[in-house]
Amino acid sequence: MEYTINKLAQMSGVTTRTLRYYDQIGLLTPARINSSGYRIYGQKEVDRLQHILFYRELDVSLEDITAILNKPDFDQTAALKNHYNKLQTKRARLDKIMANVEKTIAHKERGISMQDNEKFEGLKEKMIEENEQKYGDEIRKKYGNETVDASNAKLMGMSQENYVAMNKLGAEILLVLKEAYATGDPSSEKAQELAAKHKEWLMFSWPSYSKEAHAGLAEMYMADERFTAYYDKHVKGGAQFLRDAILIYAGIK
Amino acid sequence: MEYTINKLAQMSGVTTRTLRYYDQIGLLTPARINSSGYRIYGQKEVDRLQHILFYRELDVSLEDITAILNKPDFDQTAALKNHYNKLQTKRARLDKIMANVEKTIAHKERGISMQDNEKFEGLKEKMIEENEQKYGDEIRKKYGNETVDASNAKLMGMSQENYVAMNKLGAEILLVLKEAYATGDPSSEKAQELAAKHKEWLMFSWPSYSKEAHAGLAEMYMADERFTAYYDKHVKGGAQFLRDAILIYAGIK
DNA sequence: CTTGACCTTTACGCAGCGTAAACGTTTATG
DNA sequence: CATAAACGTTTACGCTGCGTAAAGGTCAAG
Repeated sequence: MEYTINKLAQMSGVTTRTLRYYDQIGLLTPARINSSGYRIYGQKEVDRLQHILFYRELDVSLEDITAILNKPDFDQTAALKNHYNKLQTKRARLDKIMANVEKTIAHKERGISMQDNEKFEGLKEKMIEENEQKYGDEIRKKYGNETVDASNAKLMGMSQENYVAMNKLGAEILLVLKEAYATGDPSSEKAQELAAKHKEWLMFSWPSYSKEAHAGLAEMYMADERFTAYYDKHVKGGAQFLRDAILIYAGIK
Repeated sequence: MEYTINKLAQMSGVTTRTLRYYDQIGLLTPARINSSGYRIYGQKEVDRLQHILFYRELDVSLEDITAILNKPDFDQTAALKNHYNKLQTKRARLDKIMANVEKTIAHKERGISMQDNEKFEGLKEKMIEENEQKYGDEIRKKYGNETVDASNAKLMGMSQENYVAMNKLGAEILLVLKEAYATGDPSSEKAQELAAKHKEWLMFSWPSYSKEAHAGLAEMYMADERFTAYYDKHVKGGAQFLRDAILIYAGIK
């Protein structure tokens, strides 16, 4: 049995363009070309096309199909396994993306004032990203994944008012830090007010409060020069003073 | 703060080509162009790029991103939901594909001699396909879906030895048919040997044997000119003779 | 003044075809 | 038997989202 390009196309459900393309890339060449230049396909080509379409269904690239069909069976199996791994990766990525889209939708649906929202979103996202990038590993090690994820979720779900309030409190802390530092005593009233405010600030993003976690964070402040730089920039020796105040506030040491 | 294209690229982790492309398609145009023709980006552009990359992470097309970023928030939510649906479809497709790849691997792993295997595979697949296409409906009507599916499964799982044996037996049947036909008697010893061999042949692909099914198939042979053509090609009147022999063998009539 | 780092535009390439356009061949019909 | 319709051919641009030259202008440093 011999088939012209249209017949084969109809039989197999592909377009003639596809067949010509497969010819062009050498994936499926006709059995012969007749005197008018027509492509003539035979049974062998029909069979090969079946295989091509089979692999194509599996999302294998035409290049890989070409390679596969020219190799013995065990190589085909290996190729399929390889391909399966790729598919797994792809699906894992898809899953992650979908989870993110879900989160974003949920987050957008909760009312957040439209106006100026774009910037706000950007800020929050950037904040979480930066947090995650800089301290993610350390914090995760120390407090576990759930704590961190919950923290991020809380941040993402935060209303704009809260966000503004949080930033305001952050600025306030710096002011109080200055005053408290002037007393020179981490157990002074001002210093304890400082620690209390810091706790409040923390609770904007932390899912729950515990003295241990608070104290742990305070220790981290000192171990991490990025933190010390931040506080010391405003008040020389501020980071250490803040830590001491928190440790006392938390009842540790 | 103003950024040249390279600065922005480094900040955001994309290439300058990407930024130029985004400019080209109008997704992210620079704040201004300086006297030397350089692209200069400002804070607004940085923010917008953040958003672009965010959506890009979610696998949204650049065209859609352009549209989304020019619309108010509730439209963005709708767009995201729409996008989510697309992702779901994509994942469902992926799952199906993966299941198929798995099946194919499992199927290939069951020992099938490497050599000449491609043809073998092709044959089996084609056989089932053809069977299904030609007789699927009729057989399904007559014996139910389970019988047919089981038959196909048995065929697909068949070892090459069995397949070869089956073909050999098929050829043998034609020979015996000739001899038996010469006796002129469907109840003759040779004719009953013929029917017995046909039963054996049948059992290669049928999940279980029953006299009724066998007799039914024999009747179908006569009703279907494709069958009669096949047997008559080798022995004139062979199809009818085979049917009669089977009917007697099966104890019908 | 030159070197090198940085900027520009233009344009081809990738996968897998869809979709003309412009033209030759075969088959059906008036 | 002429002509139209159906079928065949090649060539080539288009789609996405950039990567990767190529060919050239601009700017700060040595």
